[in-house]
Amino acid sequence: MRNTIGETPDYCAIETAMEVLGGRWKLAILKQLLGGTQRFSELKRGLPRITQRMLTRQLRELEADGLVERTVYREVPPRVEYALTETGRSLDAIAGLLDAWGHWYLDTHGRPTSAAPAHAPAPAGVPAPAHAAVTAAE
Amino acid sequence: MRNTIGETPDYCAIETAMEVLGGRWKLAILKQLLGGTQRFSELKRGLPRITQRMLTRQLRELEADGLVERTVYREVPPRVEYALTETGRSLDAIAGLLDAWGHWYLDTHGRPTSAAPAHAPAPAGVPAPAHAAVTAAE
DNA sequence: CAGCATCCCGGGGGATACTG
DNA sequence: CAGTATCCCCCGGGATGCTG
Repeated sequence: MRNTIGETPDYCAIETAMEVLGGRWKLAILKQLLGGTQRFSELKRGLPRITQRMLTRQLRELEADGLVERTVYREVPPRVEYALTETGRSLDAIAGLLDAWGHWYLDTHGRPTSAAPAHAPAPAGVPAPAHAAVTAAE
Repeated sequence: MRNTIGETPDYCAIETAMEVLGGRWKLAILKQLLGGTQRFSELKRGLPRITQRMLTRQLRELEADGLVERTVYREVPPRVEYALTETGRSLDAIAGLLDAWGHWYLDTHGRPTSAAPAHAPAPAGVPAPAHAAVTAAE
């Protein structure tokens, strides 16, 4: 299709970037693959908290968006290798920066307050900041 | 807390970054604010496709995560200004890169195929690519 | 080994209407 | 002007189980 409508100039290409890179795992997978071609199980090992299903799905989307290339070796024990395409590799710098930023953020701010990790059940005792502290001014 | 458990080192800080920056609008808003302090309506104008609700919510989350500062001027016509914090400004480079990348991606690949924009209901007639084109190899 | 299939859930995200 | 308040829908994401 590629924008049949003619309008919707997207205003801000960041939205497009987020469409491609959105989701919790895309960039993490990308970063993994920056280390070189890897097969499914290697990726899985590198991202212990992702489920197979999610890994598969995200990989497929990344493939559809032209960021990774999937190569199937039809052997007796099936082997599938994933590699970054040129497009995928073009995210090298960005992934590095985001990773560094994430580290730094964790250091200086701790875990983000807004998005509760859901599966990190909150140690019971942290009373939730209640962001009500409005910065009033005149 | 800062990781009381000792384990769960997050493996990849990118996940953290995505928790903070995830969501369709966060970075777009950030980028808007990189232009300087703006009030609600200005932001809204700069991001025509976002709804008030979303703008409010995302701004609140960004505030909670320490990326933007919200200043309320209690005047007769209420005025609220949003500005980036230091932390928010630290994303300058990343936002720029992502924006540039988004532009480039749109140019070279067109709209991302994976994430259907949901509210662009697919013109009915496009039979879904069926990504079956597996890159086989021996 | 590398995956689909299935079931399930929460919340992200949108539209619209109302308010201080 | 700058929000809340509702309602609603979809899909990201997880768990588990089965197969070529």
